Amino acid sequence: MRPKEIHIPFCDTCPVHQNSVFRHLTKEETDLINFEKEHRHLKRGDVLYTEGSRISGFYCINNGIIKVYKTGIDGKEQIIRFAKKGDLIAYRSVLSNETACTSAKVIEDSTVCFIPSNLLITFVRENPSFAMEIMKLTCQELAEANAYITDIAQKTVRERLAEILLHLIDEFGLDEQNYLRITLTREELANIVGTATESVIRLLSEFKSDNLIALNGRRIKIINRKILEKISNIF
Amino acid sequence: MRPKEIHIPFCDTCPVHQNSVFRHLTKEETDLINFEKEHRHLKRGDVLYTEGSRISGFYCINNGIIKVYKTGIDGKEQIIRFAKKGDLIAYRSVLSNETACTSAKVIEDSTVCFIPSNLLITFVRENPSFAMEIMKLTCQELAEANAYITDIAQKTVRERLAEILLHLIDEFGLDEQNYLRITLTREELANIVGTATESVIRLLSEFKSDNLIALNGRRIKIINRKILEKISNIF
DNA sequence: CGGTACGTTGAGTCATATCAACCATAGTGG
DNA sequence: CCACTATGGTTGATATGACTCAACGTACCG
Repeated sequence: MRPKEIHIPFCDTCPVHQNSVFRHLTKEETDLINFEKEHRHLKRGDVLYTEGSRISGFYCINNGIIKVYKTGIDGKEQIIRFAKKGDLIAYRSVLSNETACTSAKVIEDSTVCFIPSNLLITFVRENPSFAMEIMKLTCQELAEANAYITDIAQKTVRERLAEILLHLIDEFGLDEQNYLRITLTREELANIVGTATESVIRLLSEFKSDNLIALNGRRIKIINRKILEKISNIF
Repeated sequence: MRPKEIHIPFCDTCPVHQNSVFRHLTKEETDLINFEKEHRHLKRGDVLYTEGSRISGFYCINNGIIKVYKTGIDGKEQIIRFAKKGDLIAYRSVLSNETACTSAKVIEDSTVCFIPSNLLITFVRENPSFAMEIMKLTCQELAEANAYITDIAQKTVRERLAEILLHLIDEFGLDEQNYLRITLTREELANIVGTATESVIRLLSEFKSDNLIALNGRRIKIINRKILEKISNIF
Protein backbone atom coordinates (compact mmCIF):
# COMPACT_ATOMS: atom_id res chain seq x y z
CA MET A 1 0.00 0.00 0.00
CA ARG A 2 2.61 2.56 -1.00
CA PRO A 3 0.98 5.02 -3.35
CA LYS A 4 4.22 6.70 -4.25
CA GLU A 5 6.65 3.80 -4.43
CA ILE A 6 9.89 5.21 -5.75
CA HIS A 7 11.48 3.03 -8.36
CA ILE A 8 14.99 1.89 -7.60
CA PRO A 9 16.78 1.16 -10.84
CA PHE A 10 19.32 -1.56 -11.26
CA CYS A 11 22.71 -0.28 -10.23
CA ASP A 12 24.06 -0.33 -13.75
CA THR A 13 21.48 2.17 -14.92
CA CYS A 14 21.20 4.14 -11.67
CA PRO A 15 22.17 7.78 -12.17
CA VAL A 16 23.63 7.87 -8.66
CA HIS A 17 25.81 4.92 -9.47
CA GLN A 18 27.08 6.50 -12.64
CA ASN A 19 27.99 9.76 -10.97
CA SER A 20 29.68 8.56 -7.83
CA VAL A 21 32.73 6.60 -6.78
CA PHE A 22 30.86 3.55 -8.08
CA ARG A 23 31.58 4.50 -11.67
CA HIS A 24 35.01 2.94 -11.14
CA LEU A 25 33.54 -0.50 -10.56
CA THR A 26 33.55 -3.15 -13.27
CA LYS A 27 30.36 -4.59 -14.70
CA GLU A 28 30.78 -7.69 -12.53
CA GLU A 29 31.31 -5.67 -9.36
CA THR A 30 28.27 -3.54 -10.13
CA ASP A 31 26.17 -6.62 -10.65
CA LEU A 32 27.34 -7.96 -7.34
CA ILE A 33 26.17 -4.82 -5.54
CA ASN A 34 22.92 -4.94 -7.43
CA PHE A 35 22.40 -8.48 -6.27
CA GLU A 36 23.35 -7.98 -2.63
CA LYS A 37 21.98 -4.53 -1.87
CA GLU A 38 18.69 -3.90 -0.11
CA HIS A 39 16.77 -0.75 -0.64
CA ARG A 40 14.77 0.95 2.05
CA HIS A 41 12.24 3.73 2.23
CA LEU A 42 12.64 5.91 5.29
CA LYS A 43 10.60 8.69 6.84
CA ARG A 44 11.61 11.84 8.67
CA GLY A 45 12.89 10.88 12.09
CA ASP A 46 13.90 7.33 11.17
CA VAL A 47 17.32 6.36 12.45
CA LEU A 48 19.78 4.54 10.19
CA TYR A 49 22.36 3.78 12.82
CA THR A 50 23.56 5.18 16.12
CA GLU A 51 26.90 6.16 17.58
CA GLY A 52 28.75 3.26 19.13
CA SER A 53 26.94 0.53 17.25
CA ARG A 54 28.72 -1.95 15.05
CA ILE A 55 27.77 -1.62 11.43
CA SER A 56 27.29 -4.38 8.88
CA GLY A 57 27.20 -2.24 5.80
CA PHE A 58 26.98 1.26 4.43
CA TYR A 59 24.32 3.34 2.73
CA CYS A 60 24.08 4.99 -0.64
CA ILE A 61 21.48 7.75 -0.63
CA ASN A 62 19.16 7.59 -3.59
CA ASN A 63 16.84 10.33 -2.50
CA GLY A 64 16.05 12.55 0.46
CA ILE A 65 18.29 14.04 3.13
CA ILE A 66 20.01 12.45 6.11
CA LYS A 67 21.76 14.24 8.96
CA VAL A 68 24.94 12.76 10.40
CA TYR A 69 25.59 13.87 13.97
CA LYS A 70 27.36 13.18 17.21
CA THR A 71 25.70 13.29 20.59
CA GLY A 72 27.48 15.57 23.03
CA ILE A 73 26.84 17.00 26.45
CA ASP A 74 23.33 16.44 27.84
CA GLY A 75 22.39 14.66 24.64
CA LYS A 76 22.78 17.80 22.54
CA GLU A 77 23.31 16.89 18.90
CA GLN A 78 26.21 18.25 16.91
CA ILE A 79 25.44 17.90 13.22
CA ILE A 80 28.60 16.94 11.35
CA ARG A 81 27.29 16.82 7.82
CA PHE A 82 24.33 16.08 5.61
CA ALA A 83 24.02 13.33 3.04
CA LYS A 84 21.84 13.67 -0.02
CA LYS A 85 21.32 11.95 -3.38
CA GLY A 86 24.54 10.25 -4.39
CA ASP A 87 26.30 10.52 -1.02
CA LEU A 88 27.58 7.61 1.02
CA ILE A 89 27.31 7.29 4.77
CA ALA A 90 28.73 4.90 7.33
CA TYR A 91 31.54 3.86 5.01
CA ARG A 92 34.09 5.31 7.42
CA SER A 93 33.20 2.85 10.15
CA VAL A 94 33.25 -0.04 7.70
CA LEU A 95 36.70 0.85 6.42
CA SER A 96 38.31 1.48 9.78
CA ASN A 97 36.42 -1.46 11.25
CA GLU A 98 35.39 0.57 14.25
CA THR A 99 31.98 1.17 15.78
CA ALA A 100 30.11 4.15 14.35
CA CYS A 101 31.43 7.48 15.62
CA THR A 102 28.21 9.22 14.58
CA SER A 103 24.49 8.63 14.32
CA ALA A 104 22.36 9.17 11.22
CA LYS A 105 18.73 10.25 11.08
CA VAL A 106 16.35 11.09 8.25
CA ILE A 107 15.55 14.78 7.76
CA GLU A 108 13.53 14.47 4.57
CA ASP A 109 11.91 11.19 3.53
CA SER A 110 14.57 9.12 1.86
CA THR A 111 15.27 6.11 -0.28
CA VAL A 112 18.58 4.45 0.39
CA CYS A 113 20.43 1.34 -0.67
CA PHE A 114 22.15 -0.70 2.00
CA ILE A 115 25.29 -2.47 0.85
CA PRO A 116 27.01 -5.08 3.04
CA SER A 117 30.48 -4.30 4.43
CA ASN A 118 32.30 -7.16 2.78
CA LEU A 119 31.59 -5.80 -0.69
CA LEU A 120 33.18 -2.47 0.13
CA ILE A 121 36.23 -4.14 1.64
CA THR A 122 36.58 -6.49 -1.31
CA PHE A 123 36.32 -3.75 -3.91
CA VAL A 124 38.87 -1.61 -2.08
CA ARG A 125 41.28 -4.51 -2.07
CA GLU A 126 40.72 -5.58 -5.63
CA ASN A 127 39.98 -2.43 -7.53
CA PRO A 128 42.73 0.18 -7.14
CA SER A 129 40.86 2.93 -8.98
CA PHE A 130 37.89 2.47 -6.72
CA ALA A 131 40.14 2.42 -3.66
CA MET A 132 41.73 5.65 -4.79
CA GLU A 133 38.35 7.32 -5.22
CA ILE A 134 37.14 6.26 -1.81
CA MET A 135 40.37 7.55 -0.38
CA LYS A 136 39.87 10.90 -2.06
CA LEU A 137 36.41 11.06 -0.57
CA THR A 138 37.72 10.49 2.95
CA CYS A 139 40.50 12.99 2.44
CA GLN A 140 38.08 15.64 1.29
CA GLU A 141 35.85 15.03 4.26
CA LEU A 142 38.90 15.38 6.46
CA ALA A 143 39.81 18.70 4.86
CA GLU A 144 36.29 19.96 5.47
CA ALA A 145 36.35 18.81 9.07
CA ASN A 146 39.61 20.65 9.65
CA ALA A 147 38.19 23.80 8.14
CA TYR A 148 35.15 23.53 10.33
CA ILE A 149 37.24 23.11 13.46
CA THR A 150 39.00 26.36 12.64
CA ASP A 151 35.74 28.16 11.96
CA ILE A 152 34.00 27.02 15.07
CA ALA A 153 37.03 27.85 17.19
CA GLN A 154 37.57 31.31 15.80
CA LYS A 155 34.36 32.76 14.45
CA THR A 156 31.40 34.24 16.27
CA VAL A 157 28.01 32.57 16.19
CA ARG A 158 26.79 35.30 13.86
CA GLU A 159 29.59 34.64 11.37
CA ARG A 160 29.08 30.91 11.55
CA LEU A 161 25.34 31.13 10.99
CA ALA A 162 25.87 33.23 7.86
CA GLU A 163 28.47 30.75 6.68
CA ILE A 164 26.19 27.77 7.27
CA LEU A 165 23.45 29.42 5.24
CA LEU A 166 25.93 29.81 2.38
CA HIS A 167 27.01 26.19 2.71
CA LEU A 168 23.40 25.07 2.59
CA ILE A 169 22.87 27.12 -0.56
CA ASP A 170 25.87 25.47 -2.18
CA GLU A 171 24.89 22.01 -1.13
CA PHE A 172 21.12 22.03 -1.65
CA GLY A 173 20.50 25.00 -3.91
CA LEU A 174 17.60 27.44 -4.13
CA ASP A 175 14.23 27.05 -5.80
CA GLU A 176 12.75 29.53 -8.33
CA GLN A 177 11.80 31.91 -5.53
CA ASN A 178 15.21 31.70 -3.88
CA TYR A 179 14.04 29.51 -1.05
CA LEU A 180 16.59 27.09 0.35
CA ARG A 181 15.90 23.56 -0.82
CA ILE A 182 16.36 22.18 2.66
CA THR A 183 14.16 22.92 5.64
CA LEU A 184 15.53 22.56 9.13
CA THR A 185 14.13 23.28 12.55
CA ARG A 186 15.75 26.14 14.46
CA GLU A 187 17.18 23.54 16.78
CA GLU A 188 18.81 21.69 13.89
CA LEU A 189 20.33 24.93 12.63
CA ALA A 190 21.66 25.55 16.14
CA ASN A 191 23.12 22.06 16.18
CA ILE A 192 25.11 22.73 13.05
CA VAL A 193 26.35 26.13 14.12
CA GLY A 194 27.05 24.93 17.63
CA THR A 195 24.93 27.37 19.58
CA ALA A 196 21.63 27.67 21.45
CA THR A 197 18.30 27.53 19.62
CA GLU A 198 17.36 30.97 20.95
CA SER A 199 20.51 32.48 19.49
CA VAL A 200 19.69 31.13 16.05
CA ILE A 201 16.19 32.57 16.29
CA ARG A 202 17.49 35.98 17.30
CA LEU A 203 20.15 36.08 14.62
CA LEU A 204 17.80 34.88 11.90
CA SER A 205 15.33 37.61 12.73
CA GLU A 206 18.21 40.06 12.75
CA PHE A 207 19.21 38.91 9.25
CA LYS A 208 15.57 39.30 8.34
CA SER A 209 15.32 42.91 9.56
CA ASP A 210 18.53 43.63 7.66
CA ASN A 211 16.77 42.29 4.58
CA LEU A 212 19.29 39.52 3.94
CA ILE A 213 16.74 36.73 4.20
CA ALA A 214 13.00 36.25 4.52
CA LEU A 215 11.39 33.68 6.77
CA ASN A 216 8.34 31.60 6.03
CA GLY A 217 7.96 29.06 8.78
CA ARG A 218 10.94 26.79 8.37
CA ARG A 219 11.59 27.93 4.86
CA ILE A 220 14.36 30.45 4.37
CA LYS A 221 14.48 32.77 1.39
CA ILE A 222 17.86 34.19 0.44
CA ILE A 223 17.65 37.86 -0.49
CA ASN A 224 21.19 39.21 -0.24
CA ARG A 225 23.89 36.63 -0.62
CA LYS A 226 26.72 39.15 -0.96
CA ILE A 227 26.20 40.60 2.49
CA LEU A 228 25.90 37.14 3.99
CA GLU A 229 29.30 36.39 2.51
CA LYS A 230 30.68 39.55 4.06
CA ILE A 231 29.26 38.64 7.45
CA SER A 232 30.56 35.10 7.25
CA ASN A 233 34.14 36.29 6.79
CA ILE A 234 35.14 33.82 4.10
CA PHE A 235 38.00 34.68 1.83
CA MET B 1 79.63 20.60 11.83
CA ARG B 2 76.69 18.77 13.40
CA PRO B 3 77.86 17.42 16.73
CA LYS B 4 74.74 15.38 17.30
CA GLU B 5 73.93 14.09 13.85
CA ILE B 6 71.09 11.64 14.28
CA HIS B 7 71.57 8.47 12.37
CA ILE B 8 68.81 7.61 9.92
CA PRO B 9 68.72 3.87 9.44
CA PHE B 10 67.85 2.20 6.19
CA CYS B 11 64.10 1.86 5.95
CA ASP B 12 64.19 -1.90 6.31
CA THR B 13 65.74 -1.66 9.75
CA CYS B 14 64.03 1.56 10.84
CA PRO B 15 61.89 1.04 13.92
CA VAL B 16 59.44 3.63 12.64
CA HIS B 17 59.06 1.74 9.42
CA GLN B 18 58.41 -1.52 11.19
CA ASN B 19 55.72 -0.08 13.43
CA SER B 20 53.74 1.98 10.99
CA VAL B 21 51.60 1.51 7.90
CA PHE B 22 54.88 0.80 6.10
CA ARG B 23 55.09 -2.66 7.60
CA HIS B 24 52.66 -3.73 4.88
CA LEU B 25 55.12 -2.90 2.13
CA THR B 26 57.12 -5.60 0.37
CA LYS B 27 60.90 -5.74 0.52
CA GLU B 28 61.09 -4.23 -2.96
CA GLU B 29 58.75 -1.39 -2.10
CA THR B 30 60.68 -0.66 1.07
CA ASP B 31 63.92 -0.55 -0.88
CA LEU B 32 62.34 1.85 -3.31
CA ILE B 33 61.45 4.26 -0.51
CA ASN B 34 64.88 3.86 0.96
CA PHE B 35 66.40 4.80 -2.37
CA GLU B 36 64.15 7.75 -3.14
CA LYS B 37 63.62 9.33 0.28
CA GLU B 38 65.54 12.33 1.54
CA HIS B 39 66.03 12.93 5.18
CA ARG B 40 66.11 16.34 6.75
CA HIS B 41 67.05 17.80 10.10
CA LEU B 42 64.76 20.60 11.20
CA LYS B 43 64.82 23.08 14.04
CA ARG B 44 62.05 24.63 16.09
CA GLY B 45 60.22 27.12 13.94
CA ASP B 46 61.13 25.53 10.60
CA VAL B 47 58.21 25.21 8.23
CA LEU B 48 57.65 21.99 6.29
CA TYR B 49 54.87 23.25 4.06
CA THR B 50 52.16 25.87 4.09
CA GLU B 51 48.45 25.91 3.47
CA GLY B 52 47.55 26.30 -0.18
CA SER B 53 50.84 25.09 -1.57
CA ARG B 54 51.08 22.14 -3.88
CA ILE B 55 52.99 19.27 -2.36
CA SER B 56 55.41 16.92 -4.06
CA GLY B 57 55.64 14.36 -1.32
CA PHE B 58 54.86 13.53 2.27
CA TYR B 59 56.83 13.27 5.49
CA CYS B 60 57.49 10.46 7.90
CA ILE B 61 58.53 11.79 11.29
CA ASN B 62 61.58 10.05 12.66
CA ASN B 63 62.05 12.23 15.68
CA GLY B 64 60.79 15.45 17.24
CA ILE B 65 57.37 17.10 17.17
CA ILE B 66 55.56 18.93 14.41
CA LYS B 67 52.40 20.96 14.71
CA VAL B 68 49.83 20.84 11.92
CA TYR B 69 47.60 23.91 11.81
CA LYS B 70 45.28 26.05 9.77
CA THR B 71 45.52 29.81 9.57
CA GLY B 72 42.24 31.50 10.43
CA ILE B 73 41.03 35.00 11.04
CA ASP B 74 43.76 37.65 11.41
CA GLY B 75 46.37 34.95 10.93
CA LYS B 76 45.47 33.21 14.17
CA GLU B 77 46.65 29.61 14.07
CA GLN B 78 44.30 26.75 14.82
CA ILE B 79 46.34 23.68 15.69
CA ILE B 80 44.68 20.60 14.22
CA ARG B 81 47.03 17.93 15.44
CA PHE B 82 50.61 17.06 16.34
CA ALA B 83 52.85 14.60 14.58
CA LYS B 84 55.61 12.75 16.40
CA LYS B 85 57.88 9.76 15.85
CA GLY B 86 56.20 7.37 13.44
CA ASP B 87 53.47 9.72 12.25
CA LEU B 88 52.88 10.78 8.67
CA ILE B 89 51.98 14.25 7.54
CA ALA B 90 50.90 15.79 4.25
CA TYR B 91 49.73 12.42 2.92
CA ARG B 92 46.16 13.69 2.78
CA SER B 93 47.00 16.31 0.16
CA VAL B 94 48.99 13.81 -1.86
CA LEU B 95 46.13 11.31 -1.92
CA SER B 96 43.38 13.74 -2.73
CA ASN B 97 45.65 15.59 -5.13
CA GLU B 98 44.69 18.92 -3.67
CA THR B 99 46.80 21.77 -2.34
CA ALA B 100 47.66 21.49 1.34
CA CYS B 101 44.74 22.40 3.61
CA THR B 102 47.08 22.95 6.54
CA SER B 103 50.58 24.19 7.35
CA ALA B 104 53.20 22.30 9.33
CA LYS B 105 55.87 23.76 11.61
CA VAL B 106 58.49 22.25 13.89
CA ILE B 107 57.83 22.48 17.62
CA GLU B 108 60.74 20.37 18.82
CA ASP B 109 63.81 19.78 16.68
CA SER B 110 62.98 17.00 14.29
CA THR B 111 64.36 14.51 11.85
CA VAL B 112 62.02 13.61 9.05
CA CYS B 113 62.09 11.60 5.84
CA PHE B 114 60.59 13.12 2.74
CA ILE B 115 59.04 10.62 0.35
CA PRO B 116 57.91 11.68 -3.13
CA SER B 117 54.20 11.58 -3.97
CA ASN B 118 54.38 9.08 -6.77
CA LEU B 119 55.60 6.35 -4.45
CA LEU B 120 52.60 6.76 -2.16
CA ILE B 121 50.20 6.72 -5.09
CA THR B 122 51.88 3.68 -6.61
CA PHE B 123 51.84 1.69 -3.39
CA VAL B 124 48.19 2.51 -2.77
CA ARG B 125 47.35 1.26 -6.26
CA GLU B 126 49.48 -1.84 -6.15
CA ASN B 127 49.46 -2.97 -2.56
CA PRO B 128 45.92 -3.49 -1.24
CA SER B 129 47.00 -4.14 2.36
CA PHE B 130 48.94 -0.91 2.38
CA ALA B 131 46.00 0.94 0.83
CA MET B 132 43.72 -0.46 3.49
CA GLU B 133 46.05 0.70 6.26
CA ILE B 134 46.33 4.20 4.89
CA MET B 135 42.59 4.28 4.60
CA LYS B 136 42.19 3.27 8.22
CA LEU B 137 44.54 6.05 9.19
CA THR B 138 42.49 8.66 7.37
CA CYS B 139 39.27 7.27 8.79
CA GLN B 140 40.62 7.46 12.31
CA GLU B 141 41.74 11.04 11.79
CA LEU B 142 38.28 11.80 10.54
CA ALA B 143 36.69 10.28 13.63
CA GLU B 144 38.95 12.41 15.83
CA ALA B 145 38.15 15.54 13.86
CA ASN B 146 34.42 14.90 14.27
CA ALA B 147 34.83 14.42 17.98
CA TYR B 148 36.77 17.65 18.24
CA ILE B 149 34.11 19.58 16.35
CA THR B 150 31.57 18.42 18.91
CA ASP B 151 33.82 19.34 21.81
CA ILE B 152 34.69 22.75 20.61
CA ALA B 153 31.06 23.49 19.77
CA GLN B 154 29.66 22.37 23.08
CA LYS B 155 32.23 22.60 25.82
CA THR B 156 33.52 25.60 27.73
CA VAL B 157 37.11 26.74 27.37
CA ARG B 158 37.81 25.40 30.84
CA GLU B 159 36.55 21.93 29.93
CA ARG B 160 38.46 21.95 26.67
CA LEU B 161 41.72 23.00 28.29
CA ALA B 162 41.45 20.15 30.78
CA GLU B 163 40.69 17.77 27.95
CA ILE B 164 43.63 18.94 25.88
CA LEU B 165 45.96 18.39 28.82
CA LEU B 166 44.68 14.82 29.05
CA HIS B 167 45.17 14.32 25.32
CA LEU B 168 48.70 15.59 25.57
CA ILE B 169 49.37 13.14 28.39
CA ASP B 170 48.06 10.28 26.28
CA GLU B 171 49.96 11.31 23.21
CA PHE B 172 53.30 12.38 24.67
CA GLY B 173 53.36 10.88 28.13
CA LEU B 174 54.87 12.09 31.39
CA ASP B 175 58.45 11.92 32.62
CA GLU B 176 59.53 10.49 35.99
CA GLN B 177 58.37 13.64 37.77
CA ASN B 178 55.02 13.70 36.00
CA TYR B 179 55.98 16.54 33.71
CA LEU B 180 54.35 16.53 30.29
CA ARG B 181 56.81 15.40 27.63
CA ILE B 182 55.82 18.24 25.33
CA THR B 183 56.35 21.91 26.01
CA LEU B 184 54.17 24.48 24.34
CA THR B 185 53.89 28.22 24.61
CA ARG B 186 50.71 29.58 26.17
CA GLU B 187 49.80 30.83 22.75
CA GLU B 188 50.16 27.37 21.23
CA LEU B 189 47.96 25.92 23.95
CA ALA B 190 45.41 28.61 23.19
CA ASN B 191 45.60 27.71 19.52
CA ILE B 192 44.70 24.11 20.22
CA VAL B 193 41.87 24.90 22.61
CA GLY B 194 40.60 27.68 20.39
CA THR B 195 40.73 30.59 22.80
CA ALA B 196 42.77 33.65 23.74
CA THR B 197 46.24 33.36 25.24
CA GLU B 198 45.15 35.27 28.32
CA SER B 199 42.34 32.83 28.96
CA VAL B 200 44.77 29.90 28.91
CA ILE B 201 47.03 31.69 31.36
CA ARG B 202 44.19 32.43 33.75
CA LEU B 203 42.80 28.91 33.61
CA LEU B 204 46.21 27.30 34.03
CA SER B 205 46.90 29.32 37.13
CA GLU B 206 43.44 28.40 38.37
CA PHE B 207 44.24 24.71 37.87
CA LYS B 208 47.46 25.40 39.71
CA SER B 209 45.76 26.96 42.74
CA ASP B 210 43.39 24.01 42.76
CA ASN B 211 46.46 21.81 42.94
CA LEU B 212 45.71 19.93 39.74
CA ILE B 213 48.93 20.91 38.01
CA ALA B 214 52.20 22.68 38.77
CA LEU B 215 53.85 25.14 36.44
CA ASN B 216 57.53 25.50 35.77
CA GLY B 217 57.99 27.90 32.93
CA ARG B 218 56.56 26.08 29.95
CA ARG B 219 56.71 22.75 31.65
CA ILE B 220 53.49 21.42 33.10
CA LYS B 221 53.43 18.88 35.90
CA ILE B 222 50.31 16.80 36.28
CA ILE B 223 49.29 16.40 39.90
CA ASN B 224 45.66 15.31 39.85
CA ARG B 225 44.58 13.62 36.70
CA LYS B 226 41.27 12.39 38.09
CA ILE B 227 39.94 15.87 38.71
CA LEU B 228 41.12 17.01 35.31
CA GLU B 229 39.06 14.21 33.84
CA LYS B 230 36.06 15.35 35.82
CA ILE B 231 36.50 18.91 34.64
CA SER B 232 36.93 17.88 31.04
CA ASN B 233 33.58 16.09 31.00
CA ILE B 234 34.66 13.01 29.10
CA PHE B 235 32.64 9.85 29.47
C1' DC C 1 72.36 47.25 26.57
C1' DG C 2 68.36 47.54 23.87
C1' DG C 3 65.38 44.46 21.51
C1' DT C 4 62.14 40.87 20.89
C1' DA C 5 59.17 37.32 22.31
C1' DC C 6 56.65 35.48 25.89
C1' DG C 7 54.09 35.63 30.23
C1' DT C 8 51.06 37.81 33.66
C1' DT C 9 47.48 40.65 35.67
C1' DG C 10 43.64 43.94 35.89
C1' DA C 11 39.63 46.32 34.17
C1' DG C 12 35.92 46.85 31.17
C1' DT C 13 32.86 45.14 27.58
C1' DC C 14 30.05 42.29 24.88
C1' DA C 15 28.33 38.25 22.82
C1' DT C 16 26.04 34.44 23.99
C1' DA C 17 23.94 31.17 27.26
C1' DT C 18 20.41 30.42 30.44
C1' DC C 19 15.96 30.70 32.41
C1' DA C 20 11.25 31.64 32.08
C1' DA C 21 7.00 32.66 30.12
C1' DC C 22 4.00 32.39 26.36
C1' DC C 23 1.99 31.32 21.69
C1' DA C 24 0.87 28.27 17.71
C1' DT C 25 0.10 23.98 15.75
C1' DA C 26 -0.86 19.36 15.25
C1' DG C 27 -1.79 14.92 16.94
C1' DT C 28 -4.03 11.94 20.55
C1' DG C 29 -7.42 9.78 23.21
C1' DG C 30 -11.52 9.79 25.90
C1' DC D 1 -15.47 17.34 19.59
C1' DC D 2 -12.83 19.05 23.16
C1' DA D 3 -9.33 18.87 26.46
C1' DC D 4 -4.66 17.35 26.66
C1' DT D 5 -0.04 16.97 25.43
C1' DA D 6 4.01 17.45 22.80
C1' DT D 7 6.82 20.00 19.84
C1' DG D 8 8.58 23.93 17.95
C1' DG D 9 8.99 28.96 17.82
C1' DT D 10 9.45 33.54 19.90
C1' DT D 11 10.65 37.14 23.13
C1' DG D 12 12.43 39.32 27.33
C1' DA D 13 15.30 39.59 31.36
C1' DT D 14 19.41 38.36 33.46
C1' DA D 15 23.86 36.33 34.20
C1' DT D 16 28.44 35.37 32.91
C1' DG D 17 32.16 33.37 30.29
C1' DA D 18 35.44 34.81 27.55
C1' DC D 19 37.61 38.47 24.69
C1' DT D 20 39.97 42.75 24.23
C1' DC D 21 42.95 46.26 25.51
C1' DA D 22 46.56 47.94 28.10
C1' DA D 23 50.30 47.95 31.13
C1' DC D 24 54.04 45.78 32.94
C1' DG D 25 57.26 41.93 34.22
C1' DT D 26 60.67 38.49 32.72
C1' DA D 27 64.06 36.22 30.15
C1' DC D 28 66.97 35.39 26.66
C1' DC D 29 69.96 36.98 22.75
C1' DG D 30 73.11 39.25 19.72
